[in-house]
Amino acid sequence: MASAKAAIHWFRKGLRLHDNPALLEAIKQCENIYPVFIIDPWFAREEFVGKRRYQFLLESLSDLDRSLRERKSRLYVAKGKPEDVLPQLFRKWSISLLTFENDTEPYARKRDSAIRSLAEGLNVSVKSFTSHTLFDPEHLLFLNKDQVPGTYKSFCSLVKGVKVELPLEAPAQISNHIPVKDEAGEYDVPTLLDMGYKEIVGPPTPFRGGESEGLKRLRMHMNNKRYIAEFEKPKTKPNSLEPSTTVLSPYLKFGCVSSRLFYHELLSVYKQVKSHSQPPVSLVGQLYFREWFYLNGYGVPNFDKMIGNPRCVQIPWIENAEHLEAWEKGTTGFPFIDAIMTQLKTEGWIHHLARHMVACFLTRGDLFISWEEGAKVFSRYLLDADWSLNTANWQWLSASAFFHQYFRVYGPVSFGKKTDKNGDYIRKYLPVLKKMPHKYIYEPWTAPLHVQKAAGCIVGKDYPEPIVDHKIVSKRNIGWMAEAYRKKKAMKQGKGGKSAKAKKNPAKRPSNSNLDGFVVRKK
DNA sequence: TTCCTGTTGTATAC
DNA sequence: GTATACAACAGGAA
Repeated sequence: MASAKAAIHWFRKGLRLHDNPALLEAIKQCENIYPVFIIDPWFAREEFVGKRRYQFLLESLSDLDRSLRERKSRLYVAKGKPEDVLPQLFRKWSISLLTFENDTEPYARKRDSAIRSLAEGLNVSVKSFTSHTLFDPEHLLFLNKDQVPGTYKSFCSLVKGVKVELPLEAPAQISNHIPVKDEAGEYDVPTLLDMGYKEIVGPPTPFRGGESEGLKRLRMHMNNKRYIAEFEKPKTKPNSLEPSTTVLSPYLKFGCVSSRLFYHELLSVYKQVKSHSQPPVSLVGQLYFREWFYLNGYGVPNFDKMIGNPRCVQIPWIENAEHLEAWEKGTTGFPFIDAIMTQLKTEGWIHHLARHMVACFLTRGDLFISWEEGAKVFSRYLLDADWSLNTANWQWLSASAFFHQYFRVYGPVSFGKKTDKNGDYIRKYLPVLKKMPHKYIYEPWTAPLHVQKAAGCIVGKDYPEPIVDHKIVSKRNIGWMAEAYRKKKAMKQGKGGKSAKAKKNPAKRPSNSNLDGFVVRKK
C-alpha cells in the first residue's frame, strides 16, 4: 500500500487561507499538507525592509499560524535560501507536490524558475496559480498582442469583458496528519529581535498585520455602503488625522486580503445602491490601477530603473546627498513635507496624496533628485511597499512615465492648506510647531521673530530653515524637464532618419554649483 | 495631421 | 465658488 502523499504549500505573498487556489490544490491532491513560509535572513536588513513592515510580516505569519492551528495544522517557518531549504524539506517530509501562488516580480520569477527545475530533479511536481491580482498578466499581454497598454484608459478597455474569478472559500480542514513534533521551536514564527532587528521605539504602527485584521478592515468598510459607493480618491484628504482612505493596501500587498474578494465585494455593494463612482476615481478604479501597474512591472524591461527602461523619460537628475537626507529625515524646513515624512517613518502609512506631495518635492518639484532614490526610501518605510506599485507611482509623480504634465507642480506650502487650513496634521507630527499660529504654520520662516519666540520655535534653531526657495527651484526644474522632454522628442524623430535633430536639443545636465542661478529658457 | 483627454497644481481674477 | 493663465506634456482616437 502506497504511503500518504505529502505536499508543501509555499506561502510567499498570499498570506491567507481564503481565496488561495494553490493551497486548495495541495489539499485536493495530498493527505499530508505542510504549510511553509521561508524567511531569507539576507532580506532582514533595515536598508531594504524597515522594522515596521517586517513586524507587519511577522504578525501576518502569526495570524496564519493561528488560523492553521484552529484547523489542526500549523505554519512551518523555515530560515535560509529557498533553493537550499526546499530540497531539504522535500526529502525530510517525502514531498511529492509543491504548490504556490504566482509572483510577477523579477526577483520572484527568477527564484521560482530555479525552484521549478530543482523540484523537477527531485521528482516533486509543481503547481502554481494566479491569485495575487484580478487578472493574469500573461493573459492580458496575449490579448493585447504583447503590448503593455500605455494609458489607464486603454488598460480599462483591454480588461473590459475579461472575467475576474470569484474568490474561493478558505478550507475547513487542511490535513489529516498531526503536525510534526517541534519542541525546540525550530519552525516557530520568529520575533523582530530574532531576526536581528532592534525593538520598535515609541508607539507601534496603528495597523496590525494578518488575514484576520485585513478581513476585519474590509468588512468595516463594506458595511459603510455610502462610503464605498461615493468614494472618489482625489476628494479624500492627505492630511486628515484619521486615514481618509481604506488602508487596505498593506493587506493587499502581502495578500492577507485577496484583491478578487475586495473586487467582488465592491461589485456587490454597487448592486445595492442607486449610483456609485466610476474608475479612475472609484475603489474599483484603484484596483484597476494596481492591475495596470502590475502589468507594467511584468511587461516593461528594467521597470524599476530609469536607464534601460523604454517607457521612462531620461531625466538628468541631480545627486545631492544632503538634500536627500533632509527629505528622508523630515528636516527640509517645509512643515508639510516634514510632517508627512515623519508619519511615514512612525506609522508606515501615508495617504496617497501625501505621497504625491513628498514625491513631487523630491523629484521634479523642488530637489530634482532621482525618483529611484525616493522609491528606495518608500520601500524601506511603507508597510504596503509593493515593487510594481511603488515604482510606477514614483515614475508617475516625477513625470517620467504615465503622467507628463510636469508643469503642474505641488506647492509644499499651498497643497496642504486646501484640506487642513489650521495645520492640525503638522501639529500632530511636528510637535515643535504645535504653538505656531495657523497663519505661519506652513511657512514658519515668514513669522516675525516675536511670533516665533511666543510659539517657542525659532526657525534656524528649533526648526530648520527651508532648504530651497520653492518658487525659484520649481521654475528652474520645469525648464529642465522641458529640456529632457525636448531631447526625448528629438531622439524619437531621429530614429525616423533625421538624426541631426537629435543633436540639436540635448538636455542640459544641471550642475550642483548652479542650483539657484539657472535661468529658465527664454521664449 | 489635428483634436481630445488626462484620478489628485497654483495663483489670480471675478 | 468658478474661470483662466501659466507655458504646454503624452498617448490615442479620428
